[in-house]
Amino acid sequence: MQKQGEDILKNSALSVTASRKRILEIFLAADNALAHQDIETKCADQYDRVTIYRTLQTFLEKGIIHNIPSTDNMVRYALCNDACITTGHHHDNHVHFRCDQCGKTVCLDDVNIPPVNLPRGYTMKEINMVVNGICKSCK
Amino acid sequence: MQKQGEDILKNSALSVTASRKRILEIFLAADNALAHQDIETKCADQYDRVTIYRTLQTFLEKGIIHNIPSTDNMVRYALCNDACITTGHHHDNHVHFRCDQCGKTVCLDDVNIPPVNLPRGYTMKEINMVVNGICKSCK
DNA sequence: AATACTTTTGCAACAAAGTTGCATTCTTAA
DNA sequence: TTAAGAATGCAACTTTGTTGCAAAAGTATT
Repeated sequence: MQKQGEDILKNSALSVTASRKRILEIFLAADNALAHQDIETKCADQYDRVTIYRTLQTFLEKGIIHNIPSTDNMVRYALCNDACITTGHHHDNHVHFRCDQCGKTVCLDDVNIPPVNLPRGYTMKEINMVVNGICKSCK
Repeated sequence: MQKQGEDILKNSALSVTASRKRILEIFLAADNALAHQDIETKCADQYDRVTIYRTLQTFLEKGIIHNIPSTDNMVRYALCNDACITTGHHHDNHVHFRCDQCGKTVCLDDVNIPPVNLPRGYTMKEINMVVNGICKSCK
């Protein structure tokens, strides 16, 4: 379990550094998506703000995490599931849920995004679905 | 046509001011969703930055515009269609499309968001769907 | 049309978020 | 173990968003 983070980094051909391992641990321990700020409050004393920005950027590029759009100017990040990581090319197909009560954003891995028909001339590369409401914990 | 902006303001019980009319005009003239920044570059010389923030906030609350989530920390806004405005309570049901080439975000008013089944215990209040790809102009 | 009242605006000051360049430190691979 | 390359921390800066308050503009009433 300890080594899970290291494995992820090695699989993505990234050097294994303390900050990267720590940030991965934070994601592995989290049950919800995290904004930059969430990560900062958890380890700003250990690592520089800039390092966190750059690490998240790197993880995104490598497909280790994916980002979840929002209407509140707070992009959140979550670990990609295995399929996601191994294929390298990222293609999220699950719905994201944001609870209006507790504010947590979670990946509903079991809920697939239904197919959509775009008008003629439009080509789809990526699709994102975010649902707001009340989660099962707050209900 | 000139008066369209005024009508919208009056229907929403808002006082008619120059900046509000101007910002509405910008939206009416735009064929795509606008970020705060877009609006600022179009009229920062005439109106204060703070006024633009507050105006967008007011328009959102009154349901004149709706916001479109994004993964780039740039929430965009678009005019609501008539149904939206008249019902007062906002409920967007169309898909948004962001073109990777030209960067424009548009409302696909004719494409409805397909129904989704959430797991037990989750209640849906709002739903957002954003598709990325190549738009018909860039194709 | 003038008034009193309310709302909106602009300014200033600030807080928070994000970026960049560069010197230092850490990783990796030979 | 060491040389080369990559990542980090720091400092300085830019951009984005917020708040309080006085001045200006809008609204409703007479």
